[in-house]
Amino acid sequence: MSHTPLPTLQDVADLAAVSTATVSRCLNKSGHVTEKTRLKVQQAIQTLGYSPNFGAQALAAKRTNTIGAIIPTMENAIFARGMQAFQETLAENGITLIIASCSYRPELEEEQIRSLVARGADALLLIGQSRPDATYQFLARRNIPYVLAWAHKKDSEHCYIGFDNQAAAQTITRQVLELGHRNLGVIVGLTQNNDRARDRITGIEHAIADHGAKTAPLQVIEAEYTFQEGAKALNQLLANPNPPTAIICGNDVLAVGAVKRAKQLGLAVPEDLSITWFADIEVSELIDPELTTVHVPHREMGIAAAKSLIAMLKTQTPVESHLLETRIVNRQSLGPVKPH
Amino acid sequence: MSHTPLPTLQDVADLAAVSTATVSRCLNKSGHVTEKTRLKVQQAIQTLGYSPNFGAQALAAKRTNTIGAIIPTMENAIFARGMQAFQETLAENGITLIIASCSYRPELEEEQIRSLVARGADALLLIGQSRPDATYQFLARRNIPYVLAWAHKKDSEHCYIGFDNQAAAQTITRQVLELGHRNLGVIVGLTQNNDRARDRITGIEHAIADHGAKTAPLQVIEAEYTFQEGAKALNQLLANPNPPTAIICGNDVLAVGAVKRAKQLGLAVPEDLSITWFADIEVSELIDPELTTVHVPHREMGIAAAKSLIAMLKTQTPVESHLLETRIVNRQSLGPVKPH
DNA sequence: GTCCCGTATGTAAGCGCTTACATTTTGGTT
DNA sequence: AACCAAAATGTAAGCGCTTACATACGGGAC
Repeated sequence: MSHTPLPTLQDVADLAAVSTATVSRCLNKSGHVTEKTRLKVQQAIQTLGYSPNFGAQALAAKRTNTIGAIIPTMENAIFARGMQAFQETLAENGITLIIASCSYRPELEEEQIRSLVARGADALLLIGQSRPDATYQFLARRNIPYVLAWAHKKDSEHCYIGFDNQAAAQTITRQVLELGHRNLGVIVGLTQNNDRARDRITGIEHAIADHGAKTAPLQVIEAEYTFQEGAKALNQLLANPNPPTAIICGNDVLAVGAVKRAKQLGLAVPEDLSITWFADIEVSELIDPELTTVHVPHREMGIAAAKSLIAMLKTQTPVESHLLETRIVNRQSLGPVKPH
Repeated sequence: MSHTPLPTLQDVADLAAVSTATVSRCLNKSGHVTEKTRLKVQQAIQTLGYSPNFGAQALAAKRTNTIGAIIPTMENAIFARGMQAFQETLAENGITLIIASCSYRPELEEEQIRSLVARGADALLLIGQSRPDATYQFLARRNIPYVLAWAHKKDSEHCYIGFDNQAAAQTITRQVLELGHRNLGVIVGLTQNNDRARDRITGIEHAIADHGAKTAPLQVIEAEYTFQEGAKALNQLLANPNPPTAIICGNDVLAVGAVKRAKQLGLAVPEDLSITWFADIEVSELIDPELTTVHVPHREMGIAAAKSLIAMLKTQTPVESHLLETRIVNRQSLGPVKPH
């Protein structure tokens, strides 16, 4: 626990017999330095074990090389995977990630946004779009670039990095309909503060409308993010006198809860009941039967988000939205409707 | 994109007709301020929409209220879960998390440690213990408190927050032996840079030695963290003329890979082959059969790590290690040895 | 050898906050 | 009313860096 003060820029300058400005220029690769002096400075930095003081640098340069992310929770593999790629990409570009979570609670998100900005985040990654105007104004006032990830909207003033939840839902629903299903059930997360969940429902409805076939009324159940709730929701759907033959789930946990309950009830998947869901993470392959899903390129999304933010920071101008492709991964859980 | 400069402490002081020192004291709750002036200042902060400049604060106060964590990857649920709890606990205490990942690569970890310290981390959470002395010296020189999480060692100079991998392995192995198994196989992650994995093997060996029964030589296979490798490892173990009757896996992915392969091979689990693993995360319940595991309290670990670091920062003194209890969760994948 | 200009380097003024220390205010005592 | 300690507030000196601007240098062109 040595108490020798850490070396400063001045110390380096003294040792290298140059001015602090020159050292700073070496550090920041801003050019205008002879190779010879650059080496001298390099040398001095080495022998002193110098490393710049973060606060001083931030204060003088008005940037921190830090980007913040506020996500609902890291425990959800959907976000963990994207964040991992996001962080790797930032690190490659010399940027540090500061991270906060909001547990799907808007007021907490608001608080965390302010907190990360106060902590010097140069830019922000946010999930989805639903939040008060005041929040966007706050970011504009502070001139903080941001992207909205895990969602997409055409012709928006915001920069989205994500996929079209509605289109993805529409695609998988079309496939379900083509397999002959005419009675669909939906188990989805709480839509209250989740625009992505709402978009998926819309997509399902559109697919049904477009297809034109006569179908039973769509049954939608909202459930919290737990196995139990997914299972309970399945119970509810099946309790109906005219139960659905195919279930579309909004997330992994609900899907797993539903599949396990179906098996408990002695229903064969997909022979007796088809089940699919969004966002293809490992879980889909673990469970028996393996789940047919809509695959979402989470890592690509994280990488794209990082690149966009870095570009915004560099050019100080907005960047185009980035629409990622989803695709259906056919496995075992979705099959043709059972003939009576 | 307004270009009005943001309000500073001075602006607040002027508006409230007090000195900057007083405003600062209000902000930092350091006491010695009348309720009346506190309100005046509060008011001024509100109307100006003031928020402190991070760099200036860090520079003057020599702390950032920021704690860094370097983990192998967020994609592993084991870490994601602990990190989530870690971050929540930090946030409750007004501390921001900065996070970096090292993909199990020591040289990258070293780099990230320096990077987070340079970014102003007041303290650090690291995973496990194996890293060069130089790294610990660097932290000591900079006077940065740290904890080593997800591991434990008695009577160490370091502060550990975790469980005893060796003891946990010993416990589950004892249970395996008591069920009559005398021929065990182990599929474990690469031990090269992973002290936790090594400790588990040691625990298994000790349990066998302690039990005293005559057993076949322990067969250990190291495999990368993928389903495929887990499956391949199982193949290898079963290719042996005298194959094991119980498999202990080092992590979730390897366990799942092994179980799926066993099922493909037409082996009933646990009737034909028992399989267990460490760290009880949801995966264990998803797969069929549900896995008997050693449960590790990841969230508690994250919370304890956060509390310890906060205490270290507050008291400027080391804190005791914290040993967390693990327990076996009996599910379906571990059963008695099959009689010939 | 001069002159000039482009490039390398130095000078020094902040950046916005915290905090040690100095000064003023407050309110209880005598 | 005068006194005094304790509490509140003010003053101002940095914290360690970046960068606009000033200066020094070096080498062609004449």
